[in-house]
Amino acid sequence: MADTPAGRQREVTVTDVARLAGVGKATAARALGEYGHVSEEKRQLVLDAAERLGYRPNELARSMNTGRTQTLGVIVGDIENSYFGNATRGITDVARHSGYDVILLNTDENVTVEIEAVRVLTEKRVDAMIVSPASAYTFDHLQHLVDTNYPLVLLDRTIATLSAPAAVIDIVPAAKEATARLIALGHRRIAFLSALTTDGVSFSGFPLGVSSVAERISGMLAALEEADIQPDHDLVRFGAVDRPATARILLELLGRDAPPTALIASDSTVVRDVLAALKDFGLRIPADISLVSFDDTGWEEFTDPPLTVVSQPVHANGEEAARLALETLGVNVPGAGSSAGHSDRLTAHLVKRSSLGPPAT
Amino acid sequence: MADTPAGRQREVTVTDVARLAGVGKATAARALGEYGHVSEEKRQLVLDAAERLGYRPNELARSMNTGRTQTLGVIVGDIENSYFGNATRGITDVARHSGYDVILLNTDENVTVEIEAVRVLTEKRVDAMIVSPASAYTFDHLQHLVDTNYPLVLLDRTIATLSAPAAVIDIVPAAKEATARLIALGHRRIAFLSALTTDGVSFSGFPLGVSSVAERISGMLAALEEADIQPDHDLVRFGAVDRPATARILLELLGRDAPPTALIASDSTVVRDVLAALKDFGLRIPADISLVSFDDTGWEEFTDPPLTVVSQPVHANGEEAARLALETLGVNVPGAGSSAGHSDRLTAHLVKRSSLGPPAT
DNA sequence: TTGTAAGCGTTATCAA
DNA sequence: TTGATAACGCTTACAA
Repeated sequence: MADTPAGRQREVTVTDVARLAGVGKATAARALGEYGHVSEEKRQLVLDAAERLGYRPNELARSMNTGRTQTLGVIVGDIENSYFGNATRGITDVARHSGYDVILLNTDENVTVEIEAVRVLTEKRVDAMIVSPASAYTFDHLQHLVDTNYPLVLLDRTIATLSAPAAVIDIVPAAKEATARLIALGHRRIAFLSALTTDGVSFSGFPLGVSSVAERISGMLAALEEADIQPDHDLVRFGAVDRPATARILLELLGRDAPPTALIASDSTVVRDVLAALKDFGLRIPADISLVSFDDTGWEEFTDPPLTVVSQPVHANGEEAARLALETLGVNVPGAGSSAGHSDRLTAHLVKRSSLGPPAT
Repeated sequence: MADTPAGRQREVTVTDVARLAGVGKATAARALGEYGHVSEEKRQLVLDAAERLGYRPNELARSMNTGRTQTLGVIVGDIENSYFGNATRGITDVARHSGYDVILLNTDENVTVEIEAVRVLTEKRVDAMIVSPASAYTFDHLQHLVDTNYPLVLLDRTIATLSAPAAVIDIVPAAKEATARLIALGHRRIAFLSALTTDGVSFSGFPLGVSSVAERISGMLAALEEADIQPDHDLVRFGAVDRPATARILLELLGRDAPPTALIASDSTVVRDVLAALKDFGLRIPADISLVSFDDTGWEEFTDPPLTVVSQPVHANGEEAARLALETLGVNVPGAGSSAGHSDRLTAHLVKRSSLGPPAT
């Protein structure tokens, strides 16, 4: 008895089933694959035989013929990050509902890794890719997908010059509102911290490497401008990748002649590092400094103090990404165009809690 | 020019490359697939041709022949849950390092969904499955995998009567220590809350449907016993699946004649719901009630008050799961057996913060 | 409706 | 070292 690599028994094939059922191979295949016409009589014969043999269709072989793998490739920065965790769940939910599975790849926001990831998924012949691009500058690999008509959907971020559908949340208004509140409280020097390790491209010129971060800053600037406050570009900082780095940045920022009186953290990971640093410094929120964050992981409500955040419908955005991908594939997606449908773009909103106060005097 | 379903251009195949390179198909295949022997001269010819045509190997076809998909199937409860997010990241890291990809499926701890997930992965012919079993009672589908020699690794939970390798963290000692501390502080009535929706099987008899939860309880009981405290089985509660449910359970618990003076939350999701409920009830931690939780998501340090938790090396456990799976496949895993190797089982440890205090009088 | 045979793009076999 | 040619397990013609 032949064995597969792992020592498993030879797989039961359509041929085996056909033989046992006493019908032709094609008939068995039709019955098992549920296509074409098969008389009810023979169908039962085949199904019974399949049952008895424990037949399991080989999707690989099926895919070779149909040209479709029923698989979506998803490339995110880091699945440990709650943003991507939630978005991915949204994707898998919608995908699974339509009979699609998901192959997941992390890039750690490294474009080189992303390029490799795209290659792998291409070779695995996923039907479509959903990627959260690490850079808006280096994207030949994505452009190539578009050029070759390979279904691609961007997640969380857009690339201006790349014509691919994107599932993005409109975050500018909420970012602006958050900043406006700070301004209303009397803040004039508001710092922005992101984990981005930019290629040195400052935010003033736009566009920034990651649109979702650019939008956060854009919202902030809009509020500043509306209040006739000259933005201090030096208060926008990147590289808050971990605790030490964030502490270093904050130390430098707070040591300035005119230190910021309020902080905006670009995401939930950054805000945690900020909380750690402020704690170390012995600074109280919001008495000594105000703090706003993006994303709502479910914990911000219980921190000391509860954090005011710009909350995004992340899960829904993941669903939207999957929907966009499946629609490109011509798959009829259940909930599409309906309630949670496209027409109205998803928007973020400000959740007011207790981390905002007037600037320390 | 023929088109694939999505309207993409016909794929470039080995045959195309061979023709352009002016060599036989087999030779081209050998050069491209990097197997067998090919003269350096022809190899270059082939590679150049491939480059010019933009050839991309079809892993599906490759898999059909080799019988290996270079893909791991991962079945978890919910990727949004930080535990599974971290574990999955550990898995993907190790897998990718060895050239393997990961197909991810969520079950929401529903066995029926899990059964279906296993079926799907079987048909996709993943080389191995890593599953976090939803139940230790219903596992015919897993038993079947074992019976047919299909590589299977359990994640986070074991099933006593199923002989499959498992990547689990030893959590009993830390759970016991946490409870012992509560006891030392004077607590006698300690409640345990889990999100499990048990099949009605109480914890007293053992084993419980999910071993990782059973171990938490087991550790707690051990401490109780060591202190000669008669455990009150009614203080162990399941079904804390969301905020309202958790609030309901707590309300009932706290309304007892002899209410618990300390709470142990089974995981990070439960503890958040507990925090919400206690906040609603106006109860202060630890003045009014003590609270311990399992898992450390990175937020417990910043809650009000900072939470004492039993922290687990989740990411490392995910890595271990992948390692076990790959080793079963005969893949040489880089970091195996070394520092992070098997010999010493991963263990949880207690992180002391400020949510424990003497019982309210 | 059924069966035969060809094809999907690789790898594996076996002479040459 | 090469190159035909046969698998791999399925779907898709094309006949019967």
